[in-house]
Amino acid sequence: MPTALKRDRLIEAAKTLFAQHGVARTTLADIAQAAEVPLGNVYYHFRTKESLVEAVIQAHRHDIQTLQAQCDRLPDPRQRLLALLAAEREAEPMFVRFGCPYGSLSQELNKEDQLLSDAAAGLLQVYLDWVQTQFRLLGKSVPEAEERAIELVASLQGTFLLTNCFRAPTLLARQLERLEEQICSL
Amino acid sequence: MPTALKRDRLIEAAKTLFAQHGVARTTLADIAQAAEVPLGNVYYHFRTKESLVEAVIQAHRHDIQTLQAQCDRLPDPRQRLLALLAAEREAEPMFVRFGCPYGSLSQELNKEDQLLSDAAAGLLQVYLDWVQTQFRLLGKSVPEAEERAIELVASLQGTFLLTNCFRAPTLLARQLERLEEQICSL
DNA sequence: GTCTATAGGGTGATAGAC
DNA sequence: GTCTATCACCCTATAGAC
Repeated sequence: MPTALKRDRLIEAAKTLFAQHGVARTTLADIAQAAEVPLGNVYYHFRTKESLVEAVIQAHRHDIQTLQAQCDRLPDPRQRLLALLAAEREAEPMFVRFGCPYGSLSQELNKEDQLLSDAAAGLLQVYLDWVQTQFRLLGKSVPEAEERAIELVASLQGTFLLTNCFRAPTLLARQLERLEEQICSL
Repeated sequence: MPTALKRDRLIEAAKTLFAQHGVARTTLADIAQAAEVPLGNVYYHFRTKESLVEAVIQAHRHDIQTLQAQCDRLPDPRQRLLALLAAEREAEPMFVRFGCPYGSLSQELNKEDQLLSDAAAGLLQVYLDWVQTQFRLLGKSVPEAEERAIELVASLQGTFLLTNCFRAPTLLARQLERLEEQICSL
């Protein structure tokens, strides 16, 4: 098997386990086992656990940008925002059981060293910037677009937290509906 | 020194350290040192680390209820909600550096065992219930009060996350202003 | 390049003196 | 009741055979 594939499998396994149990409580042995790679082999691909976390963050960033690129294929910024929310809706079971992976990582890594804090914050920044761009394209001024984007993303992240805490899929559904209505009435 | 005081000091130290570094990364040695109590002595007061976490959650719950009781002394539900937001505003440096302690605990413990998940979720539930009660007193129907409460608390929690991630006190200030305006215009 | 075995350090928890 | 000393375990990381 190509060595690059093993690397990808390790990242994918880490992404899942970090989201499910948090970074601190996930051991390299867990990750190696899930990826069906011997433990010692992990260190051939990643120097430290921290560098694996970085790779996971980058993979998440790629996921976000791929989703945004898909939304960008729609002509209207309003439709793009609705497509983003529709994608969140499809991930409902994940939000109920484990919360938002980006929010979880950001929250946890903000309590560790600066380097990983910044990397994780970059995830939410990418998310936020794209939303802000859509509001700009809808004719909002820069400061108003920024405020609307923060408002929307904060609502989303808080909703994901409550959805997870209370294991409440209907809470998620209702909040998404409300946000969709807000976007339509712009 | 009374033994109950040492117990309280341990809980207080744990509360601070959990909020700053997360539960998983805080060791009992850290807590004992911060509370100026010998390490072995911790186990006289708490059987396990988990039981100490439970005690910390209960202390947080007490804090929330104390704050809500203070707000309840105001006659108007609108003023009470504004007083709650004013209290959040005063804790700005904490939100910037460490985020919301309740949100952090809920997020982290939701990835551990069921017992602590439920206890942490109870924190946000207490917060949410009180907000919902205020909306009821403002004449909203039960389902509408519930929706408004979720909307407000989700916005708050998401705002705390973004404030912490981006180390952005102005983001917090602007979002609190916006939420205050929403409450005033009810 | 790949894997086994293990070192080295730290953590939760306990035993037992005082 | 209080504290010291220490156990037993687990985790990251490395050494070295193949």
